[in-house]
Amino acid sequence: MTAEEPAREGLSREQYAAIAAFRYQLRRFLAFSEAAAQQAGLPQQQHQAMLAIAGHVGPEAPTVGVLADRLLIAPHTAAELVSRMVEASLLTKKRSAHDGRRMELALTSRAEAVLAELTTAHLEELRTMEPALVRALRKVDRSSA
Amino acid sequence: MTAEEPAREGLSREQYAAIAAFRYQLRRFLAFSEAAAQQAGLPQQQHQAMLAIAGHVGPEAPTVGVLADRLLIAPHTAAELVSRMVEASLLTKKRSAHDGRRMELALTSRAEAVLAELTTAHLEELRTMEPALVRALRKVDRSSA
DNA sequence: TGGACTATATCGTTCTACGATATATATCTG
DNA sequence: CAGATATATATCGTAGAACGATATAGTCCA
Repeated sequence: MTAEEPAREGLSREQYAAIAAFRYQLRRFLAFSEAAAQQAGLPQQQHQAMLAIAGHVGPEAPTVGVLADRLLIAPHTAAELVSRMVEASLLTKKRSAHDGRRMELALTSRAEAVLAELTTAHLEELRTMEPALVRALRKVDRSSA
Repeated sequence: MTAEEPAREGLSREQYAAIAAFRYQLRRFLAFSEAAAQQAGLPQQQHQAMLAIAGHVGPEAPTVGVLADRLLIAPHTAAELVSRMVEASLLTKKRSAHDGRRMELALTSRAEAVLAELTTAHLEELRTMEPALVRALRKVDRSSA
């Protein structure tokens, strides 16, 4: 088997290229987002936390555990993240009246202002990248049909 | 301004929810990918490097710099990544005959086997998540129209 | 051929997620 | 309603990987 043959257990070079291209598009979006957050003076994960809280739906206020669920991180990691954000005056933490274990989270007005700017930029960027992203994704599907 | 009002500088709660949902879908895919790589005994970034190399198009063999471009990392970070992967017998590094500065990269057969398995699983997963992902993305666009 | 540029490499640092563990509160069960 | 169990959050030490600063080797062109 020479190095140039595409006979990798039934997968074609096109399939690898398609998935690689999709991941590249994803990285480009994530890199844009990372850079935007940095420019606003935020680690990316803090931006995501703000977004998850602002985008939280339901009657109950979001808690540390909810944040962990939405960010797909361990609860104790979310606790640390929240702790850093309270320190940075981006979040307030209030013990729940109904369940003394829970800490209810809310954005400070400073955080809301920063998030609004970041979100505007993201909406713009997503509108721009959407076609390339969807096209790359569709190509992956077609290549594996 | 009470805490529950959605008057965040012109952005609606729906817009935040739409973007947050899209990012959640992205994270779910990335978490799947991370877990799959871990199960195969690879850090995620090594999987991405393998994919970028296998999916590389063009007549020239991929190099450390090409890898940095595709992974959106600094060249010296790519050099470190490659170094770890050569150590782990996933890559071979060969000085280019045409340009003595360049190091040409190739997957070992072990790497090709692992990548084929991972890619099969990813194609399957992407086929499953594609609708939710595209739907979330479209919803973002609609919300900002 | 000398100087500017490109490609890769090394070292020390930093950031953040994690595992292990701890504490407080809630809920369930008899 | 006491004790056992489960849930929610928090703390601490550790580790992986990316970065900045810097270094070295090779290429190219005036």
